Amino acid sequence: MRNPMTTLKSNTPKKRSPPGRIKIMKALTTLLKKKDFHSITTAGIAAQAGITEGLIYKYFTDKKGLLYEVLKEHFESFLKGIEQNIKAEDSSLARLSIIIETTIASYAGNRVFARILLLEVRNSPDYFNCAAYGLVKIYAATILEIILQGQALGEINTDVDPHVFRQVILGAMEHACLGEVLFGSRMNTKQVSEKICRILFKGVQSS
Amino acid sequence: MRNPMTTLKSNTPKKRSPPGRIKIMKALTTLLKKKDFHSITTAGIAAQAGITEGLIYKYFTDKKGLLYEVLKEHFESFLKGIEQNIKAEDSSLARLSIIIETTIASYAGNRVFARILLLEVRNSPDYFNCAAYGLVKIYAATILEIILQGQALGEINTDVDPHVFRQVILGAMEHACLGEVLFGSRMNTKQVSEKICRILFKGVQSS
Amino acid sequence: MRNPMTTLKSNTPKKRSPPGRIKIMKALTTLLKKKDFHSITTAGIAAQAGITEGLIYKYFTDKKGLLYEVLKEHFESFLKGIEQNIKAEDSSLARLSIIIETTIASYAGNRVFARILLLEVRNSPDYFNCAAYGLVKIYAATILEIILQGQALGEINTDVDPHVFRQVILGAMEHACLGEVLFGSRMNTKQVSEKICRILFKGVQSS
Amino acid sequence: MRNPMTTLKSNTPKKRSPPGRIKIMKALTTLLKKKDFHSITTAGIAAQAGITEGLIYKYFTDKKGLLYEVLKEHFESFLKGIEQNIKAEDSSLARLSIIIETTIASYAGNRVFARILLLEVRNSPDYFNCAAYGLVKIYAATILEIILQGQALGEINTDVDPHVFRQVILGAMEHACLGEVLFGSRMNTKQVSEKICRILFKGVQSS
DNA sequence: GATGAATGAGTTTTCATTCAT
DNA sequence: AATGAATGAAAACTCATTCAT
Repeated sequence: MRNPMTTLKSNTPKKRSPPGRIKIMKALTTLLKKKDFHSITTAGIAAQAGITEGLIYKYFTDKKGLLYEVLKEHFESFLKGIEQNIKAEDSSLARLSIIIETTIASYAGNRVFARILLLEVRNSPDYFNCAAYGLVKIYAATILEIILQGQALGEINTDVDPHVFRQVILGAMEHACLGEVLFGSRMNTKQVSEKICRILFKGVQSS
Repeated sequence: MRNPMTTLKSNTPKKRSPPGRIKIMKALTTLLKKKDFHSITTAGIAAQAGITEGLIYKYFTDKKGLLYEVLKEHFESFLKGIEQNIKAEDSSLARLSIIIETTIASYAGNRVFARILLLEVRNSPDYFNCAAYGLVKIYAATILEIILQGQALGEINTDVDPHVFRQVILGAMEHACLGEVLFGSRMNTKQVSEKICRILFKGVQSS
Repeated sequence: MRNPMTTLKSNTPKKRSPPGRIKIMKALTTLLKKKDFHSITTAGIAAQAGITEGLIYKYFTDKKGLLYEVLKEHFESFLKGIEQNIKAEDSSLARLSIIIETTIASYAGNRVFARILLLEVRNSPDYFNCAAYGLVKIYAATILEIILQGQALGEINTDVDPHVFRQVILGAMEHACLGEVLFGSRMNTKQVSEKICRILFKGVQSS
Repeated sequence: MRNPMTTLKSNTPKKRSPPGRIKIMKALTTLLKKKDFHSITTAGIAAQAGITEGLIYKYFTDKKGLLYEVLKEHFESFLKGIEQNIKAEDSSLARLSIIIETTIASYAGNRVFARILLLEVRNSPDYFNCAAYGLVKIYAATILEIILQGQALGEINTDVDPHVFRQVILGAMEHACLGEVLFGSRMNTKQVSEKICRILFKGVQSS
């Protein structure tokens, strides 16, 4: 069984970006810290970036295309972080723990990233065709992979539906972070992650 | 311990709405089945309702205000359904099962409602001040209440953090329904609910 | 030479107004203390009056018609005040003094009246056909009358153009009151009136 | 004692305006000759200017903002005219005569300008914060300055209140022009100015 | 690599006014 | 004498996007 994330490297050709392009992406990132995407205007982006509106369309197909590009960049470094962390572990539950903790920490440490992913992009149908969503699929596939491994190795109960389990994991993490994104409330990411794992792994029912 | 939902009744004095108002709300509900809120125009609403655009602003402060009002109505009947269903049960886990199943069935059977709640409104800050969100809070409070009761009665392990558990429940449900909302895929709600409960109650770790 | 204001009485049939009508006029008066006419809506008037928008059109042809009616009422009592005051005086300059003082005091003591007259109505061509403007003409005619009398009696220099003199008087008074209307600043009406008369009667040039 | 109008020059750096901006301002000026500001629509302005409505909002914050800008331009050239004319004179009464005559001639020769100033803008509170009103204040300050100089030099009686005198001047001029603005009646500006000066300088009282 | 000028379609919103009851 | 429901026409403003230079 191969880790879906090993495909990653080939996806990242990395030509040096022209300065204007970088400024624009940074500007959107900055603005997303304060406002939601919809109330950010191209004029606003241009002003923040110190360039003209026209230039945005030199580097990006679209306002949304720009968003996806920003998201992709964030997601790439996010995935890289996860990839490195789970290499060390060998039990599948330990790997899931790592993924959960890393994900929550990423969301918490990068509110823009979380906001885009959890609130902004899901509305638009074309998001699901963009490069960033491709990375999300890799991420999700990785989780499923680990679950299946866990069941194969007898670490995870086989009467658990792996897809539903994945959904529970994803949902739990997202919801845990929603408060941060929406209200700016702070949480102890390590603690919350552990509490989630406690519930998911051992269940809540007293024996 | 009182059920937070008992406050509900007093909130609903319901003066007879004028016909135009009703038409407008129905029109929006209808339109939301086809398009997302943002691409629905007041002109479209008026046309669908068979009234004039101006009338919308007689009865609602805003296009958004209208949305919140529609949402509130949906949520009210949704809450009422839950309230009745959980009355019959006495164990707290059984109650949670009921809530999970009813919620998922509601989301699935009422994609409009789900789409609004999961995707549309969270973006706007003023949603969190609207009446509909008030009901969401009641709903969330009810879940927390049940969890605490479960711990008090020894049905739920006391080393489980009740707030995190609630988040896991909410997240799991939402994520389970996201596929339906986003891609229109169908699921067996009863089965999915049971699988979720299986995971949350007993955990995934093989003993 | 007749005083043009003696025509006044016949203009005022004074049927007892129905309560709704009175409420509406009071409401507009109240609102004019805070906002300018243009930003006052019929909805706002109805709300303030505690009646429904429809009723306004039972008693007044128009939103503007209502304004003119309010103005007329104010103007009638204003004219009555002047009429009484000037009776006592016999020199024409004394009469002009009285008119100036009374007018300024009226403006100052009734900002709504001043606001309507100096700012609101002049914009609309149909104002010059309304009953209130008829009263304004009476008022202006009275001033001219007095000036002519003054010249006939040798009290006012005959090389003074009576029409221009009237304009100077009207303009001086209006401008003196504009500050009050626009900025809400207070002034000593008696003193200002005297200063104006001092200038108009004796001139500014040092001899 | 410095002339307040000398500040003027530094206020006018005048970067070359883009053609669209110029067209828009010209268009409004043209339209104001026929209609009052309130019944001029942005659509009308755009049509007249041969540009699109949107462009108006690129260059001006607002429809009102545009009006104030137009007003400012008119006022600037008006002030410049006065400035030059009064340089030649040395007696303060002569200077006031010049100002009165130039002002009345300006109003009469430029009904748009007069209409805006005397009728349109005074209603809106934000006018008093705009650049155009700043120029009005300079103009008013200039008049006061001259009066004070006149008193210092013994040309104007010191028992005349300078502020009230200024108000009388301003009011007299405005009222004299009101007829033109409101009814389109023509007057002999030179003659009227002289008559006003006659009254203000020598008084009306026969000696 | 970047600018500046301009577009144009669309959208919400505002309000005076009417009329049946 | 008054209400409540509804109208309709216009009007201001927004913004992503294009393109010549």
